[in-house]
Amino acid sequence: MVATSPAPAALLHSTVLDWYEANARDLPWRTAEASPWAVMVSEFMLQQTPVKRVLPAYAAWLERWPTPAALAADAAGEAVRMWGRLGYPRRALRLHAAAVAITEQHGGQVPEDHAALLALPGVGEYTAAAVASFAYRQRHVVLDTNVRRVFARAVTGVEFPAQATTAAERRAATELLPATAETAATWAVGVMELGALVCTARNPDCAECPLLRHCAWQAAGKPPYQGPARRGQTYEGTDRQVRGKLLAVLREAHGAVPQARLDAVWPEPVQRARALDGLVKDGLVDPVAPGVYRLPV
DNA sequence: AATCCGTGGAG
DNA sequence: TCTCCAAGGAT
Repeated sequence: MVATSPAPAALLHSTVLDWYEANARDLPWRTAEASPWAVMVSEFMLQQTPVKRVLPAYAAWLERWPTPAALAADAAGEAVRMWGRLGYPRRALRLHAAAVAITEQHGGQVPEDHAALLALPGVGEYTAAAVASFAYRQRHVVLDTNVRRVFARAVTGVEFPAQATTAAERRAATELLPATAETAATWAVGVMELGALVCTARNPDCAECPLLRHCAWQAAGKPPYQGPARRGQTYEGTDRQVRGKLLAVLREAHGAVPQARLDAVWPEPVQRARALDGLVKDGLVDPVAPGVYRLPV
């Protein structure tokens, strides 16, 4: 049997870089005017929330808080309120906490160092690499869901990557990373963009893919996903739904809210109490007095 | 390592 | 309609 030899890395690099130059979306956090803080804000918002919904929230956020110090000077609850309906509001709390840390420990400047970024609240491996790469043009492996999917297909020859990132995955991504920082940074965002626009999860547009002739999945006849079933996340009736309803009341109210207003959003008292308690434990809700709640100050 | 954590749009 | 899933992080 004839093993298809992988394309030279340099060829993959130029292919993706050329494609990116011609097809990149005009996104505000990619402009030359976007500060590292702006990039960080975009990355927090883009954690599990689609670009289309982030765009208006991103603009409003930076209009109000153009610097970490500006956000840090405001109440955490205001960050939660501004977060609106982006989802996963703990991100708003962590972004506020990150702004405080940046203000107090980094002189108000988003740190450039990957380890320092990683130490910030709400910043994990992906976000640290993304900020260092996109804002500071450093050389880092940026492994998000898009990149993992592109590599799974083009390199490994399977439709979807494993549930959790593997060491082998990270190793392969490291080996493919261009040598120079500036090229690596553009490669990172280019592969992400390819995954977002062409090599999508559901209906990949292989006919338009610049990597078509280099793709191991294509060469293998595009075999369907084999791994364990990816459990669909039910939402109706979960604590998450209840938390969402409770927090929505507090977001839309300015000031404290009596228990009765919260009780009205969910009929089942045990689950309702559990959800509210969870919000308090997470720091998203402040119990100012017995039976009175508000967003944190 | 497996679960939890929101919300809404596309197919 | 209903399922999938979207630039993850923390525990």
